[in-house]
Amino acid sequence: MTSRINQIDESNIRMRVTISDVSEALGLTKSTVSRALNNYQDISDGTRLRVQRMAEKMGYRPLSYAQAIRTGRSKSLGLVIQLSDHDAHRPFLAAFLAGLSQGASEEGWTLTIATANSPQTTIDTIQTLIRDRKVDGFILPRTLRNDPRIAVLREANVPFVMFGRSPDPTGCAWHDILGEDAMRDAVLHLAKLGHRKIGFLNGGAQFNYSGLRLSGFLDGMARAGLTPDPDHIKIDVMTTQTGEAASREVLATAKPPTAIVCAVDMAALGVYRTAADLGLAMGADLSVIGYDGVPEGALMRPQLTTFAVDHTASGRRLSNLLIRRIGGEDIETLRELVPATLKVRGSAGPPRQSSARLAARIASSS
Amino acid sequence: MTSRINQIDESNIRMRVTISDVSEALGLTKSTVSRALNNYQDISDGTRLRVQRMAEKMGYRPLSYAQAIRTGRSKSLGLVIQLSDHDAHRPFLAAFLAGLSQGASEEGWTLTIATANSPQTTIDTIQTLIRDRKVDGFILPRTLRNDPRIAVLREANVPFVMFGRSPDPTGCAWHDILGEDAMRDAVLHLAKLGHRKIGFLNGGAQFNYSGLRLSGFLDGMARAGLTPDPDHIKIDVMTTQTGEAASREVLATAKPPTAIVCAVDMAALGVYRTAADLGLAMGADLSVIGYDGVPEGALMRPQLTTFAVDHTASGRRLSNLLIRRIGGEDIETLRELVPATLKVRGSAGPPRQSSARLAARIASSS
DNA sequence: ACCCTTGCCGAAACCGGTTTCGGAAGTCAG
DNA sequence: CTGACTTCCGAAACCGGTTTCGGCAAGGGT
Repeated sequence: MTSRINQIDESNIRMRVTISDVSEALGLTKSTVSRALNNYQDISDGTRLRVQRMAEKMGYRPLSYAQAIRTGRSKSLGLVIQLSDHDAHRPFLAAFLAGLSQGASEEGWTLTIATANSPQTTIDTIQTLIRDRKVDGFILPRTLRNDPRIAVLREANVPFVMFGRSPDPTGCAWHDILGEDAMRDAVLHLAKLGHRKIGFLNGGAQFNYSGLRLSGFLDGMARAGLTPDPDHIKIDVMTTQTGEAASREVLATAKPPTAIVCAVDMAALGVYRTAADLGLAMGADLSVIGYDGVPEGALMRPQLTTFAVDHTASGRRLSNLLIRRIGGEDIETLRELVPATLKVRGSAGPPRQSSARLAARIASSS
Repeated sequence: MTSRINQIDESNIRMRVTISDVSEALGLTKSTVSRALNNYQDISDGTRLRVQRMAEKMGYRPLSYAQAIRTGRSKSLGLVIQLSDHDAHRPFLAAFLAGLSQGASEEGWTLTIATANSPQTTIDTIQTLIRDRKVDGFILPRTLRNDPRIAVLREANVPFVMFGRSPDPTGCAWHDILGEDAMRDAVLHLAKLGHRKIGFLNGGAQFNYSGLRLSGFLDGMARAGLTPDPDHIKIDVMTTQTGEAASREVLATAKPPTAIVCAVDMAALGVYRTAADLGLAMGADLSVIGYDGVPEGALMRPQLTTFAVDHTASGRRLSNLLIRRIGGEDIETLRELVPATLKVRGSAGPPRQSSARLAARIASSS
């Protein structure tokens, strides 16, 4: 007996419960059910409630692609990852995806990702996704100062949200970290420790954040009453290798900095290498403060003082913002900036010696 | 003039070309067009060609969600990333996604990803994706010896393909790297260099690959005429930290190994740390061979000798296999194993001294 | 010449939703 | 009591494809 019932149940379970099933169970038409579930105004509260309860009870879940055929919305968020700057994404990609995915699935949305290996293929991929209506909107990571993706999406009138900001905010929703404040506070932190000469390893000039972080650094220097030395400021330093090279250059100057602020952690890890090569003790002979909060930083000795970014939280926020943007929410309400959180660890301490004596040590060690 | 034409073109471009447009242009019905494009047998070759040409010319692209409503297939591949073993995925995630994405988009498919933070939520996520028909099949990375995902997907009769293998191959398609061969060859490589005592840091016992790699290691030892020492074999070593700890233990034995084979590169990076701490020169006092080919390995001094895996290539293959699997292809034709490629670098060299003398050095340094 | 295939395509139903339109009740003012 | 106006729901079209079914015409066998 149970076996037969189970079999019947089986076939019932396999058969998806459709909107027609719900409407029949209620003695209503499916159009009424549809409108009730979508909160149309011309459905009485009583009916709406009855429908919603029954739908819940029967476990009805509309098929997003069946909805899409009429609405044009597939309830899917698009992310195109560009891998040309190869390692750049890697440290936080997993955490970022986790946040995006969580934010999307919490609302019953899904995350569609694609990869590209150049700006042009990124654009092509975006356009393919739009043409085939695979996604309803895009998350744009690593926004550039002049970002071709924005132009394309504006033109196509497709919603998007940036992880970053844009000089021209027209039509742009965003979520971003206050990297400029972090850089400023890094400088102030170091100045308080007694540093007078502070270097700065910045990211690539094409990225929008680099300008912000530089101005944050300069702001901090000004507030601390220090004069930045152009020879102590480098750009395009986003990897361990370039971080090593850039810090070596900066330290080879006549009056080397006793501390270095890095716009990204990976560069800071390169500073560790230079320090090791030159026989300098991190956090004493040379201080460094990073930004990002990559896990490797906590594995260094001493551990890297850095401004940590919660990429998972940011990802979740971005999904949320994009869904609201797609829903037509006013764009001014869809911009938010959050601070990074300083992790005071061992790589930033009071200077053990002056710039001049440091220079002498460096000269003798090479 | 041009402006008006452009405007007209504009509105035409905005309106998607549907199957009806194609059929009207040809004087056929849309059912004929549909069957022609889907290579039905009851369409003459002439008509089929005519239709295909016209569809191409008009730039017709069927909407996957419109097809899905009837076929139940959304042309989307699912990947659920489990982030509990936090860092494990990170090194190759980007490359892996790139491959999956390329393989999918080459066939006009799309990649839907979700994340989970425990085995249970992984299962839940998979079931949600199935229930809502968001994906047509799954890629299963990091297969376990006894994997609950496989049970769920078998039960639900949903296609899947594994990056890895399974003890019970029923219903399983896969693509995998011959890690066992790599471990064997690592041992033989080291034996040829003159090593007599070789340690092995293996991955987690729950992973299916660990058993294979251990047997590969043992096989290599046997072929080299060496006897493995149980005290030189550790499991659950998949991070830099645990690699450091495990190698320290192994080297603290009375007759320490002069070389260590690691099932994953991250563990090998930990061996570097231990060596640095003990004052041992990598590639001379102590040799190590890794597996994976993480970029960090090339940044070490000396560079890490390792068996590199092309995760992008594997990702592409997996997408390809899964699409064919969903298409109903016979499962036996959907299993493939490829070798890892040995990158001979500096971390594996002839032993500078015997195990006994190494032991003495280690004892004196601590 | 007739019947029976076979090849090929059209007509229409169908998938699971959404949206437009219209009309049946109920409400209210005059 | 009538007419206008709401409120609320049903009927049916619609979205863009796929699939079933049936029929017409050509071809082949007797």
